[in-house]
Amino acid sequence: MKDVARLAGVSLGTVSHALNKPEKVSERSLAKVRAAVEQLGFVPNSAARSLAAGASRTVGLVLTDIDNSLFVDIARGAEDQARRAAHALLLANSDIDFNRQESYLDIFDEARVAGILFAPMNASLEGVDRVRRHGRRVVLVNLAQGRKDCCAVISDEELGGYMAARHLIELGRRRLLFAGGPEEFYAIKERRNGALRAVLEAGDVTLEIINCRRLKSDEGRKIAAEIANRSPERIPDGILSPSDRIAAGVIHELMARSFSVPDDIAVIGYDNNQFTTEAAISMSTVSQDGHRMGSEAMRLLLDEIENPDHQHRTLTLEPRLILRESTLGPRGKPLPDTDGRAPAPA
Amino acid sequence: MKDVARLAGVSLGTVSHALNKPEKVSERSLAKVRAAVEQLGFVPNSAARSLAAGASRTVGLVLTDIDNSLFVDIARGAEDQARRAAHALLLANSDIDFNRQESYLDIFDEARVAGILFAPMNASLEGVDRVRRHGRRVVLVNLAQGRKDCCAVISDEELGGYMAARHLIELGRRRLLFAGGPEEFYAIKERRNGALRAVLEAGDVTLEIINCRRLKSDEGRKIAAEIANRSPERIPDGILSPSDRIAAGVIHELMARSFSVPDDIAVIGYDNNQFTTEAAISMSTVSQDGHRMGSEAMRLLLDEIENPDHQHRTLTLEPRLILRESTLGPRGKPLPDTDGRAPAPA
DNA sequence: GGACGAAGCTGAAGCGCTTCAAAATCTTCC
DNA sequence: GGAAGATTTTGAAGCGCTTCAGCTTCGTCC
Repeated sequence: MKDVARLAGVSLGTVSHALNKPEKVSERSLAKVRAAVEQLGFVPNSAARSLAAGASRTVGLVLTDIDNSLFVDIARGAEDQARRAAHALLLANSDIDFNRQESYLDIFDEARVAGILFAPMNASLEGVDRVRRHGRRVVLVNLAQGRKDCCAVISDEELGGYMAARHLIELGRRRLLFAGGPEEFYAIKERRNGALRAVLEAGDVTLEIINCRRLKSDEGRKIAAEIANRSPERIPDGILSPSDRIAAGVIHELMARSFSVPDDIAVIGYDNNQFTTEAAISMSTVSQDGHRMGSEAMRLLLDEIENPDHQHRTLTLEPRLILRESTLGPRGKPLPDTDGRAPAPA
Repeated sequence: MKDVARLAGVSLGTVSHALNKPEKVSERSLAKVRAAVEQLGFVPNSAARSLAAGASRTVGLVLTDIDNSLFVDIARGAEDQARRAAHALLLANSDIDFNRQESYLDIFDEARVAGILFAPMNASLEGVDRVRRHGRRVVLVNLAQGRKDCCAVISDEELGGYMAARHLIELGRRRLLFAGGPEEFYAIKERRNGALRAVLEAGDVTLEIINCRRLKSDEGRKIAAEIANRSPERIPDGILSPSDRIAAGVIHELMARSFSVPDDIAVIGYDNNQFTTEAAISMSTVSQDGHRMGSEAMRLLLDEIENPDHQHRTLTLEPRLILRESTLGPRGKPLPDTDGRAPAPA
């Protein structure tokens, strides 16, 4: 930067101003500085910058599970919002590993980022407390555990479960099955509670609950296989799962065993993951709009950064039903792509 | 840090040493410093640290497409390797947007990261030249464009195409179809060339090529639909695609139209994406082992950082056939629970 | 007992930037 | 023409750390 100043024939302070608040610098100096920067290929050192300024323009996002496209959507939403505010977003993937999650929080803490978006798994939030004690700003995404002392963006999991079950009931299904994951996960328990509420409300509907240990499609296949062997009156006519992955396993196994989805059994998943549209039939699901979660979370964080009388708040987003073939049948098929042309042999 | 020094009753320099090279400090001082750090909740400022030291322990990874699980695997591999060397890995997702890709390179450049892993798709490498001119170290992943002036880890795309076609031919298939994406993508062109080589080598096999504009499952469905309407002798008995996504569309549409996969038509994809195991039948594919690519790339980068007489080299990994139901039939069904990743709920 | 080297410790210089008070320059208006 | 005010520019102080030369302390050996 010294070199830039020398080449431009101005002082160091002027270069700094030209770079950061161009409006406070005369046209002439600005032009000279810009030319010098160009000529020298000068790149500001962000370490020095944030050291001197005491603030960085980078926001960190710690994600639990980059395999779940919900988190990817959250990242995208956050990124879009960050870019508008001229902040950069850096991602750290903890891969469902608690220690890594904590260590990334520390890395962002040490980097003195402007703030942290934290999309944790079902874990303790001790890391959050630690970095917040250092004055780091943190917004929770997807899991709030009822905290009121920082901002959060969550999705109404109970309502999502309710909506899914309600949808099946409205389709006339009466023997529902909830193919759930381990109940230690807060979100899963809530979704099940919501489903239960819809069922109780309806009166003449039953809800069977099968818990599986992991959220993998294998587990869905196992459940479907077991169902297929039942006597007809014990076969459910509607299945809901708190995980698209399990739902995909269920659907594919049912189809392999000559059940018709949704005619014999309607199936609905949860999360609107990428592969809901890549499955044999497009899957109905409950969408949490990760993009919106990410962008709202970033908005809250930016407010906390910029607004001195910021108030912490928790934003609860309503999930949305996405209805496709696995409950509606062919009429639920997404509209064909209109921009594609007919393939031609080469 | 000054406070830590005061509380511990030692000098600033000693605190720094205690933190960075504990072996050069006496037990007594070390203990005192540790206690003080603990008591004060001191967190080193990495901006100041990298400013003073002139080097950071962070590596940046710029990814093109976080939706493609290959890149996610690359990130994982890189992370594992980085952690072993006590470096942190920060991700930036450019979402196939050239400007964003460039701007993330600049951000890492400004942050004076120890090095950058760059996994571009098909873009020009001008940003790479720019940051390398500033002395930033860059390792290319997944695309090298024949550059010899920096390290790279790539996969032999031509060989992958060859292997896929060869596999179909060995299964006895004679009328092959290559359902490809836009040929502007280097990787896709190479894969097609490989397939062509296998076909020419075999002699009595034909290869039809259908190009689609985008790498989406819709396109695969369209191709399958068109095929289904053909007269029997024009229907291929083996389909290979440079994208799992397209292959998934093909498989599902064929099944919907009562073709048997693989009996009537065997299908093989490319990339071993996540959903190859979530499809109606598990898909055969060509795997590039993203994890290995990421970890080898990080290894090369670390060597470049630490080893003064580092030699640039390009590592070409051989792809690997993953054979599953879509070409082998039920005997290709994967063993349950073999991939061991435990996803979390959203 | 004294010389010597190793081990540990200290404090100051400096990394590249921002910012602020003060100085320099330009405008305006009577 | 000149004073008051507005706009620019300047240079130095300092952000929190690492590092290095030099200092102190201690153990060893003849």
